[in-house]
Formats: sequence, C-alpha cells, structure tokens
Amino acid sequence: MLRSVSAADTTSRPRKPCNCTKSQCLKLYCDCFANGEFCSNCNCNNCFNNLEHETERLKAIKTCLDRNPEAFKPKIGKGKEGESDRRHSKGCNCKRSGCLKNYCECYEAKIMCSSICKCVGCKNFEESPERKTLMHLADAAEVRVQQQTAAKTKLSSQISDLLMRTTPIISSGGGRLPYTFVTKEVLEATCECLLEQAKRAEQTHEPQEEAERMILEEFGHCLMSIISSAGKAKADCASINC
DNA sequence: GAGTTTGAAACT
DNA sequence: CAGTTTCAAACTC
Repeated sequence: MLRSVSAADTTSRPRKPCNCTKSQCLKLYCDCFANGEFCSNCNCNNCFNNLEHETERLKAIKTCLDRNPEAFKPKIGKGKEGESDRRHSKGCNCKRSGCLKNYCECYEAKIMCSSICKCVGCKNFEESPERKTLMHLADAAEVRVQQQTAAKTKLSSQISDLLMRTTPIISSGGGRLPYTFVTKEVLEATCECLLEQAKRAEQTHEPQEEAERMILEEFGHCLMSIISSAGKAKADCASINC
C-alpha cells in the first residue's frame, strides 16, 4: 500500500525487483540490467545478470553497446540544479497513452515531452489541462497518505505517552487491564485515523460498502494497537511485581 | 491474481 | 531505415 519512493536512502537501494522470464536479464528489457546493476532480490527466472555468469553478462553488455553506445547512459539529461535540461535523450514514441501514463518514458520520469518526441496525441506538455488535472490528483493523494501516516503516528505516540505517565487503577480482576487506556487523547487520535481512512475511501470513490469496511478495518488496527500496548503494560507491571 | 494494453528493445 | 516481433512493466478488472 505504501510505496516507498524514498530517494533519501543512499546506502541501501532497494531497486525494484524485476520479473524477467525470457531475457535472462541480459537485455535492456530488464530494468536491472539496463541500469547497469546486478539483479538482487528479484523474481526473475533463469537470471544471468549476476557474478556467476560474468562472461555472458559482459558479452551481453558489449552487444548492447554495439547496438547503441549510449545504452547505459542515463536517459534523462540530468536535473542539475533544477535546470530545465531535464529532457528525455531520445524522446518517446507513444501512440495510445497520450503520454499521461507510466508507459511513457517521459511521463514516468516526470518530465514534459519535447520536440524530439515522436508521440501521437501527446497531452504531456506544460499547458495541458489533462496533465494538470493528473498532477493535482497525484499531489492530493500524496497529501492524503502523509496525513494518514501522521494520524497513525500520533495515535501510537499518545499510547506510549500513557505508558509513561498513567497510574494503575486496579491490577487485580482476572483479565482486566491495568490502565485506563481509552483516554480523551487516544480517543481523538483514533478518530483521526478513522477520519483519514474515510477521506481516503471518499477520494478513491469507493462504494459505501467498501468504505465502511475500510473504516472498520482501520478501527480494528487502532484497537489492536491499544490492546497490545495495554497488554504489554500489564506484563511489565506484573514482572516488576507492582 | 489473471488478463490486457502499452511502447521500448530486439529483430528482420 | 521501416515494419514486425518480443518482452516486461503498467494497467484493468
């Protein structure tokens, strides 16, 4: 659900795993190979893009370079200092996507199509109303995800706050939990989570039934979170013998 | 998850 | 070079 597009982690790069079956990951069809990387954590079959097949791999690289000496150079003319020379080196050749789907290499790289493109029916240019609408939708979706994440973070922090400062009521009573966990703060944070989920459902135009299901499920998550924290607190309490 | 659509890469 | 096929990913249902 949460796509990790974090450009921040420079140390480990969880390059998206490929699923090649026929290319042996030795053709440019394979994204790993095309990016000059070995396959790692991929789902490919019969993969030759690794150290065990170094000779074949080198041969394949040579073949690609023979065909196109630029094959392994970045396709986007680098976005240095936010400069506008961010354009696709070859341009796209889209026919049916309007260049507003990820099939289009320009659109995928979040850049406008340019004069070097040979696309038909292109809607991927600055003034394109279709493009603007799409961008706004994407922005809104991103904000939505951020808000939902924030709500969840808040809930768990409210809970952990409780663990720090609440006092036990009665620790006896069979399976009774030792603290009053459903405080005003936890309640509010939970409601925020549910509200965010509702907004999310609304935004993706879920039918009412599905929206209700999503919200209930979110409530379940919140509840589990509260209960497991409470249970943990009780266990801690017991071990300290309080 | 299965099936369809898409356009780059590969091939002729 | 243009036309066709192959391929893996994006997308849809």
